[in-house]
Amino acid sequence: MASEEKAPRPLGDLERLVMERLWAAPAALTVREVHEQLADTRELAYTTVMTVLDRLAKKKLTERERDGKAWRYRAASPREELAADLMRDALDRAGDRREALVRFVGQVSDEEAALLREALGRLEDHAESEERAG
Amino acid sequence: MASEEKAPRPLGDLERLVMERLWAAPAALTVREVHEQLADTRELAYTTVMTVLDRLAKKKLTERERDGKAWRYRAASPREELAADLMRDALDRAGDRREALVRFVGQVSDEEAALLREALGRLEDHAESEERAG
DNA sequence: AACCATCTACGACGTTACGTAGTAGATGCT
DNA sequence: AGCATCTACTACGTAACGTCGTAGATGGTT
Repeated sequence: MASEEKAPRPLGDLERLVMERLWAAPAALTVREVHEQLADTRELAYTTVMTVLDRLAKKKLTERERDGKAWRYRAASPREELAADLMRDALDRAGDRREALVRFVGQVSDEEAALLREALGRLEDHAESEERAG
Repeated sequence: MASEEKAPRPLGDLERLVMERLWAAPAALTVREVHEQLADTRELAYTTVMTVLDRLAKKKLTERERDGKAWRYRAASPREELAADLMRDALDRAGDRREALVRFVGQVSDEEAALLREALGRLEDHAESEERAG
């Protein structure tokens, strides 16, 4: 682990749009399906969607599996996982982590702060269980 | 507030290098100073450094003030502030914040988790003081 | 005042990512 | 065999960024 510096470029607008469709879908989608879903938002050539999906796959953001002669794409990881990764990267870029975290926490809404406490709480429980078990 | 979607592009490599020098400096630096400081890391034309500094200024990442005929540049905000902003942006892109935070906390090191708790603790104290005062 | 070192302003070029799409050929169904 | 569909590959415009050069402004020195 710890390969360092590998900041995932933030997706382009179209790429994000496509990813959102994939994340929202209950199952892997074909190019055609994504294309159709985007129809009401944006008029794009079928091949445009294909290209984007393909590029996303090359970036490991989507995975694809055969379905007849077509490919079915799905997000490689959940949206929240990507968000968490980006948060990590951002934190790694800070010089003083403590300071960065303090500032981050300072920007967060009350609700988010509560969610953070909750998340940290779970971590604690986890650690305890492992302690007991280990 | 809440202008939404304004993801700050992650800096390019050179841009980051330059910002790091500015963040590390105790005071605003001239183009020449930055150029000299980078000398041991990378051989760049003086104007290259100037261009980068200028672009950073246009992006509001640096501020500049006159010093004789030269400009002195300094980071517009501390490194940790930028990191915190990026964390915020990342979080905003998540669908389910709770989930994103849980995952983020799950990736964080023990030390970082402790720092987070500490930061959240301060927040609490803050809230209490305000409560008493308000 | 003329001169020289230095700085800035601005333009330029190559590369890469991304939005966008066309063409050719593979593939599978009827 | 034929048609509809899908993929693969190529391509082009734009914008960001790395990288620099030239021209002209500026200020200190003689």
